[in-house]
Amino acid sequence: MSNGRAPTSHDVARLAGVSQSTVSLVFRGASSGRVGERTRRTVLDAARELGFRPNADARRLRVGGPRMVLIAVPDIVNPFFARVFTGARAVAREAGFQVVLSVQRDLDSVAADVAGQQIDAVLACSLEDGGRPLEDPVPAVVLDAEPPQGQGSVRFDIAPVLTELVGHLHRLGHRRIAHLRSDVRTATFRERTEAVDAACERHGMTRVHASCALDTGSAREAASALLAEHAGPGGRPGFTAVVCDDDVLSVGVYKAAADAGLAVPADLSVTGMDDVDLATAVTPELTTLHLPGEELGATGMRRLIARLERGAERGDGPRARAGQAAGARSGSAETGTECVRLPARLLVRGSTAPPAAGG
Amino acid sequence: MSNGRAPTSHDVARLAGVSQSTVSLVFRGASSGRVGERTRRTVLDAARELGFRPNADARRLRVGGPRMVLIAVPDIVNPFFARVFTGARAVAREAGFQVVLSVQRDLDSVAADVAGQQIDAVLACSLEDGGRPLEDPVPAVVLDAEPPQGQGSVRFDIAPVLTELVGHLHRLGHRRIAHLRSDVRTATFRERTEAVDAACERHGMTRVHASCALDTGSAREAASALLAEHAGPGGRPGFTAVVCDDDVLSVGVYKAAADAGLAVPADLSVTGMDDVDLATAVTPELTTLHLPGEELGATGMRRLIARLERGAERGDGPRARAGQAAGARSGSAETGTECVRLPARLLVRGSTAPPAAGG
DNA sequence: GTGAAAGCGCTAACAG
DNA sequence: CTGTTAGCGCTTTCAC
Repeated sequence: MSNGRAPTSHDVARLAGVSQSTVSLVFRGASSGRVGERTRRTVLDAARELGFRPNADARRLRVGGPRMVLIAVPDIVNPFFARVFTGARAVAREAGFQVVLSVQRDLDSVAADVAGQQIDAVLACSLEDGGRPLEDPVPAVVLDAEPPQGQGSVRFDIAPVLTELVGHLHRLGHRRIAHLRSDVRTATFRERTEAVDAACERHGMTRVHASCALDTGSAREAASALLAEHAGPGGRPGFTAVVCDDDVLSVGVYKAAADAGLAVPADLSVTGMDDVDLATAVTPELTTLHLPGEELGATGMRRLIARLERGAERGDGPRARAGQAAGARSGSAETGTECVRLPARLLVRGSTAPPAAGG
Repeated sequence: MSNGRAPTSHDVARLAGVSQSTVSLVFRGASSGRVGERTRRTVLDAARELGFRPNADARRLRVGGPRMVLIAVPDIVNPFFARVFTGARAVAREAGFQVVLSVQRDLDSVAADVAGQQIDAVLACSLEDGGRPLEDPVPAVVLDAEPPQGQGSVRFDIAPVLTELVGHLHRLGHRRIAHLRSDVRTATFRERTEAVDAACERHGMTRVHASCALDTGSAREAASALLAEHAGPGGRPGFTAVVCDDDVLSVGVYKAAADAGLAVPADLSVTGMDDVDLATAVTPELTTLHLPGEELGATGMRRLIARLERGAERGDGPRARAGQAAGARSGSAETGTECVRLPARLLVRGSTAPPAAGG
């Protein structure tokens, strides 16, 4: 057996009694009309016996491979990010790019994943604040986050719809609300806080708040504490609605409300953000903000690719390699380097109602 | 500017007025004590000006990269598969492997993803039946599916716990149940049907069934149809419990029950499988089978790596490349090629209760 | 139909 | 401290 080294096409050639280039021809599939059937068999048998697999690195060094884009998300188990990834991946593949996934929370870790791989571009979603921009001159687009200098970004236009949400609660008659925030330190969540605060101010609504981790258990505890702390007259809570930074948190609030003997929405209105499966699974179904994750990913990837193509045309893009495989996208005038906002939508469902008369 | 070709270390060397190997030294980080600070700066500046990035393919061809394992799942948005991926990925990285994700439903598509990449091993989860084994001699382990010839597999030991589940319903007093099946054609779901059938038989319970796609909407429709079709005396359904192949389906059944004016669990008991977030988010919380996804992925990956290391020792493993980076795993006697079963667990929660007296 | 030879861009001795 | 040199394994003309 081979002494530890992986078998090469040379080894196969020697065993088959042919030249190395013949082995190459056979494995390239270019054997028809060039290599005899007998020889082909011999080569294949020899290869099988040695467990030969062509070295992809060597092949790519020679011919150039498809271009690769790295997609980074902070947490692939979260269905929201999974959808962002799915949307971005679909666009990338359509355009002939290979996709590599990086599950990391900050830009520095993403940079580490980029190193050592032949990455042509990076799409990074919801990274934590801080972290220097990539030192490599790799084009990047960030999603749902503050764009680093000179890179494009795509995010949700969340302020208007959040204003609309607070207006919806105000119209129902709510005057004192609670805001259950995520303690994740990203730009989106800061924006959400600002927008809720501003809207409350405008409507002259009272607001209390708490922060917790992005899971149901933490939200349940935080909401219970909030309920206990701000107990109003007659055992009723000191607020009549809870605005949550995320659907997952809303589920925790449902639990906390049930623990306290409060009915949703009769005693307490609850709202979420994201519109994941959870939102329609619970009873009553959750009034929430629809944040189109797939579209976020797809839009970001389209801009990234547009920038890549533009760079390639100008001839100064990094590694314009062979095998273009231009996708079937009709050209749009995106430059890929600005900050775009995607519209969000308010979905009114069963979890919001006028506050109880006694509230 | 460069005429389309990506700049190489040679280009940088020429511009900086140094030799190509100096450029290499600088970029390898081995410059300290070997390259003067002045030269270093010059090289870096030249590189920046040209937009130079070292060619990773060439580098890997020379020194060998970390080994790579491909993890395939049918759907990354499904939190269950996302957890499998997460568990497997953690083990792989711990052992110094790079991970590439492939989202594909059948083995043939996975094989296409393997081609052209330097993949050393494949971990494939819940693939659809059929499809030839990989033609490349790549070690593989399949998860939650029928193992192809000579490859290892890890799956849940679902029959006993399903028997326990049916027994639980029987003990509560249920005698006529419905089984809402997934129409996905994989081995697990066939096993689930067999196990439910067998258990019902043993207890002398009547069983009706329907199949639907793995989403809440389809389940809701299917359950409504089932309810209508098997209407019993006095407007009550012809069955008192619904066993679902997946938590997602259970949510659809909750909705259908509500549509029909039936209370869960008073009028209808419901059970799921998987134990995803959904299971505890709904009211009442769902009685379900806990299927440890992360553990499935982790166990599969451990076996795969064990097989790889064993092959490397024997010297006939495919491409035993440099840079071993052996992880901190204590040696276990796994051979990696058998079929293992992971225990599942019955979680009794609020969605199962004795049938209504009139039922 | 098959073989010989020239690199792809980079790293790693070894000289200077 | 820096330059010279010899490949890594594969693809691809170009001869035979």
